[in-house]
Amino acid sequence: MLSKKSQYAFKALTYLTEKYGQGPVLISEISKKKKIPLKFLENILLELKKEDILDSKKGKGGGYFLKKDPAKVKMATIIRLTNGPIAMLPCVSLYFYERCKNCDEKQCGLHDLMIEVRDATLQIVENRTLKDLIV
Amino acid sequence: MLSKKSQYAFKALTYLTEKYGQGPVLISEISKKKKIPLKFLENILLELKKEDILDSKKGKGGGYFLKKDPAKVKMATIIRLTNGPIAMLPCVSLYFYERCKNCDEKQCGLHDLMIEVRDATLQIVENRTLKDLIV
DNA sequence: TATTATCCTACCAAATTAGTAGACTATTGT
DNA sequence: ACAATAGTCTACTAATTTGGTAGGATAATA
Repeated sequence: MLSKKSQYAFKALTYLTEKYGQGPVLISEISKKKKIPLKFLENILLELKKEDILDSKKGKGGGYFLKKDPAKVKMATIIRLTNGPIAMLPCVSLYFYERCKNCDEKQCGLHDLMIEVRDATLQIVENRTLKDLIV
Repeated sequence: MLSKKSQYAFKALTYLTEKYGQGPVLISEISKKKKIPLKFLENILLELKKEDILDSKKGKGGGYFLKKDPAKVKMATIIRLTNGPIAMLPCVSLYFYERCKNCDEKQCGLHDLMIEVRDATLQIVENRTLKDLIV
């Protein structure tokens, strides 16, 4: 399951996608409209800025906005940044790989099955973007 | 990601699948062969017994064994019992559904996408069984 | 009735998650 | 220049989940 942080991130990004091209949006506005705790949201947006997804402006007329065209931001990227691995096991993760101890990957049935699951998921989330979140 | 508990469960079930039809297997044997902390494994196996996946015998010659043919035990069932929801959001979970607050499911792009992901995963884990774990 | 082995209740420590506090810094309008 | 605005940053805290452990109770067998 996606963490609250990740779910909040998606809500905020959806809002910013709707407002794309209309200038900066206040954290407080996103917080109110999407019912996300203000200070928690601050942290999340700041992190997404550091990860190059968002950009911001300070002072009057400031706020947050998407750094790139929402059609160019993959769902997979956001899941990884806000929630971590997409795969169900460390030993089948592409971006967070860890070898499993006491288990030969070459002859582990679970390994093979979890690769299948991973790929089925990636097929979707690598081919959808923020743009696909708005109706 | 699957929890340690869930990963241990799969290792133990793989072992019991290999030994299927050969009588009870000691917890201590599974623990040693699969390198799983003994007392933790006890809890896991006991839970799987209560969930009707395993059965056991006490006393000399006792141990644990699969209650049903491994070809009849779906991967999806084990994931749900040992790790919880398969879906990425409570509002798209079939077995652990929770309505999301402040969000109309009818017009939530994330909702629709997460249903797709869920179904792609289910397509695999509902159609594979413990039998498919052995080489 | 001793031995074997699971069953059960309860506990514990570490890690993660979810959220808060408050001071600091940069920008803008007057 | 300076007040107001709005993001930045460090640090903390509380609650929950995870990953175990301890030790006695119970049941089956020999």
